[in-house]
Amino acid sequence: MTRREFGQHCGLARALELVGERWAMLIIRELLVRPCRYTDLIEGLPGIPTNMLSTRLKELEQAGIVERRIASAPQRGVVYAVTEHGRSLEPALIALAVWGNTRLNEQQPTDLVPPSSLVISMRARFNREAAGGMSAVWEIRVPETVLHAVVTDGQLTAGIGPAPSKPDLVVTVPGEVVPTFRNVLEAIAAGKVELTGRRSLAGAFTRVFTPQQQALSVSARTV
Amino acid sequence: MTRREFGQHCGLARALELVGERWAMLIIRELLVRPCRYTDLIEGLPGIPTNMLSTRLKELEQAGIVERRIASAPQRGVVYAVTEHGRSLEPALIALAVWGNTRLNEQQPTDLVPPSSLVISMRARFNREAAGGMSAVWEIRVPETVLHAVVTDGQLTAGIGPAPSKPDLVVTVPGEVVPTFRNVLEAIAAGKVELTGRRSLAGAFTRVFTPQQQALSVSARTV
DNA sequence: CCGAATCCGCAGTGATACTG
DNA sequence: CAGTATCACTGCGGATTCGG
Repeated sequence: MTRREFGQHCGLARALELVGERWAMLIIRELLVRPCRYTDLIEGLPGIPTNMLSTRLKELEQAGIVERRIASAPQRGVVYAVTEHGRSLEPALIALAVWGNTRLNEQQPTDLVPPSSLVISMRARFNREAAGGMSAVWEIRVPETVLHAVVTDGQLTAGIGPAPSKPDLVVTVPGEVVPTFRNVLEAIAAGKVELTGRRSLAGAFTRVFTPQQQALSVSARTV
Repeated sequence: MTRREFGQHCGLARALELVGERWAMLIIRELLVRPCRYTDLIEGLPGIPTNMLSTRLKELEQAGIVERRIASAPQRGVVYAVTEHGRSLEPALIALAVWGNTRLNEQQPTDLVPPSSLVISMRARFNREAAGGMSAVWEIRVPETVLHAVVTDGQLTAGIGPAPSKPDLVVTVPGEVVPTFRNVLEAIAAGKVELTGRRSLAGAFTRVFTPQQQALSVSARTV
């Protein structure tokens, strides 16, 4: 067993061998939100050593999780993206993020809030039932960052940047709010945001991004 | 930012800070299946250095994920168990294991199959709908290991060891089958197992532990 | 026997500088 | 922009030892 293998025929151990190294999941988080150039990744992962990023990208490419593309016409250069197999990690990554969020309030957020983290939060909290057959385009502006959420026939597309089409509602969050996604929802509820467009879609936003109470997946009582 | 922190206010990063270190998730896997003594953990995690186990247990206890109990009358000594908060990691751990399982068939299983991994597989594959209001007690015997699955009113309790009450059906898997849970299901389907008890519950077992096709949780298309 | 603590060598990591 | 190169550091693996 080479150093990084666990020597167990177990799905969890295998997953950890593939994406359990330091920074790997955070790199995948960035790429699940959007394809990135090398410098985008460095910006989204402050503090990551460049040699580490380079090493991880190679390993993840080797593992078939990440793909290295040579971008064509408009922006030439290298672009990294998740493969289909990498995208299938999203549920697990979201499950981890949801769990970690319950432990996040313990610390005061002197740390920065990465935009990709907000997008993951939106995807994590998306309530399929509440979205029903709805269609709407939101644009969320927090200081330094613009996000969008598009619901089309109950399907969510959430990402970084301005809305791809004219937004039905633009929500501008004031600078004094620490830009957690929960704080954004609170600010909306408290009327502390600026709304431009169909203001009635503010309530819908809150409903669509408030998950229903979910039962624990498995009774795991030990006898 | 101390070495092991990422300096990001992000649920995923926080989760990785708490349980992202080497061996941590595997220790939690063992404890999610049953409370363990120090030596149980060493046995379930072959290759783990004892100092590492000791260190991780302290960290996880510090983080409120694991609890150190002094066992009373029957078996005295120290017993480790997950706290309620640690138990809430199960969905994320299972999601990772499910993903890793898709990458498991690539390698031939010269590695051992930890019993706890089989229990996690059962919990991961449990089909709530198929279980309906059913009640049944199964005991699965693979070489070296005995497992049990109890379904009571559609609720699953799966663990290591013989069934806590008289099993309705005992499934004995022959030694030549590599004891993956999928292989166990295949062996049942192929009639390669020995059945003792209500043989009709063999088909029910397969149905209860075959998950329904699940849609991807979020459309994550980038625009 | 259980539940560790201690020591050492090395691989993985972090920080910075540098280059095609 | 997209990485290498270098080097110090520390977490990890492996073994041994130690106290209840």
